[in-house]
Amino acid sequence: MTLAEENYLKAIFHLEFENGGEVSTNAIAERMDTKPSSVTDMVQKLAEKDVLVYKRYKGVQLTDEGKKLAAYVIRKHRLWEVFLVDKLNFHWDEVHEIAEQLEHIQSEELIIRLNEFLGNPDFDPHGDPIPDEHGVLKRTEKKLLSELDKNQQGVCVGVKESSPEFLQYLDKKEISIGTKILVLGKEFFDGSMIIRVGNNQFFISHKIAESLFVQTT
Amino acid sequence: MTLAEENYLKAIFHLEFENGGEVSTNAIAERMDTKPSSVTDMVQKLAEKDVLVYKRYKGVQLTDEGKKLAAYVIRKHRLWEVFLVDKLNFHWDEVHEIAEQLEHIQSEELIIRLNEFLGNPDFDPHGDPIPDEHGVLKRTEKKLLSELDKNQQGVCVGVKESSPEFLQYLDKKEISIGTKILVLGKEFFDGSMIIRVGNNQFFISHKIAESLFVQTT
DNA sequence: ATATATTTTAAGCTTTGCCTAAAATTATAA
DNA sequence: TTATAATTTTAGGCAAAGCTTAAAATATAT
Ligand SMILES: [Mn+2]
Ligand SMILES: [Mn+2]
Ligand SMILES: [Mn+2]
Ligand SMILES: [Mn+2]
Repeated sequence: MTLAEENYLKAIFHLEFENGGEVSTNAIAERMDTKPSSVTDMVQKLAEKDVLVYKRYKGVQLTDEGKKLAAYVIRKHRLWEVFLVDKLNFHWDEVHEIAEQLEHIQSEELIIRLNEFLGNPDFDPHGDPIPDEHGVLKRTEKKLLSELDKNQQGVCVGVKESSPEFLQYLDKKEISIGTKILVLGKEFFDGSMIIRVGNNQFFISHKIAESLFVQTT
Repeated sequence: MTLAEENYLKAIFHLEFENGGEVSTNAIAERMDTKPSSVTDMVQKLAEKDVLVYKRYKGVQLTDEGKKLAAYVIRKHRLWEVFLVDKLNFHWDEVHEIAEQLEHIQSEELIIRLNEFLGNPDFDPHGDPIPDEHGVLKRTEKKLLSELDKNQQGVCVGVKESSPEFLQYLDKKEISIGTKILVLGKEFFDGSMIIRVGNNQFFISHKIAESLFVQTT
């Protein structure tokens, strides 16, 4: 597997996970920021390698092998992110790009030992679950903050967006994984909210509210 | 810098360090396991980038920039080796291939923090010095075990060869960095020796003796 | 049924890193 | 010093990866 192939696999895995069923050429093209014709090329190459099933005009679906490979790359990515934050004291908004490189390092033993060294973590610094050694990614029961109603409370368990800009916004507002958030008010016209975080209360837009995952108890 | 370019730089740096002066096309080809014509190609590309000076038929010499880049790759390689051995409990004969990949990860901050995390190590697990942040590689005053005479003693400070086979041989003989070695006898015909290590004494060939670095006090 | 959207094919481009064979240059040795 | 040998460079080319545009094929929606 080349670096590009691994990145396609990851993208397809995520799309399949998000939407279920076959993944369309256009969806992959958008995600990978390439042209659909490039996707067709690549997808045919990946089908040759039996990591996905491709039917002309019908989209693709990962095989078990493909799912395993993709989940493994994601596992590596997230383990490295844990390493960077927990051991090297990086901040959660700085680790993605580096993990994007580290995820392609080839050594099974390395990942076994890294995982042990990190104490078998279940989640990465952004609250995303780490696939296990067999490529199983557990679905967590979490909802978007935007789905909460007035007076409901949730604990922040992850971010949907993990761009530095968004993460830095969260820092400014003192929101991180584990923070309790109470919805004081909700504007149904635009989905904006007033929330309480610790001793502060403030306004957030719908865009923010739908980028934060929370768990209600 | 691509991966291949970085590997050429490393090879040239080592050759220059070992032999001094210009490095010949053939020497590079042999080290990189390619044809001389491929080396000429690459060397011309590297000259374009001002990391070395190339004069047709006269060999090459790294510029300051080139030396700095090469030393930095070597620094990364050796720091990662320390990480693998000290933190992930790899054995010293297992780390080279993985470090060969990790050395190409691009992130200055990563290396700054990795270095701190490891406590600013000066040597890698094979006793090789780690270039500092400015690309300075200190020459250590060490000699080959084969240079010692009868009754001389040295402390093992490094290995010239670091193939798994050789390192495993050393393990079997209970020799590692820091081990005291006493030369009990030396055969001038073939350079073989009888040495004492701890409570054992045994025969070693010249090939072994010239693959071990020692420091005499 | 027709228009629109999606997807695939065909053809080709660029980069990277190699190679062989032939020519050029330098080194060596008679 | 000149012939021979060794080294190095050029010329030309190949293959793999990943892309792209333009045109053709297929699917979908009105
Ligand atoms: Mn990430
Ligand atoms: Mn990636
Ligand atoms: Mn090494
Ligand atoms: Mn390398």
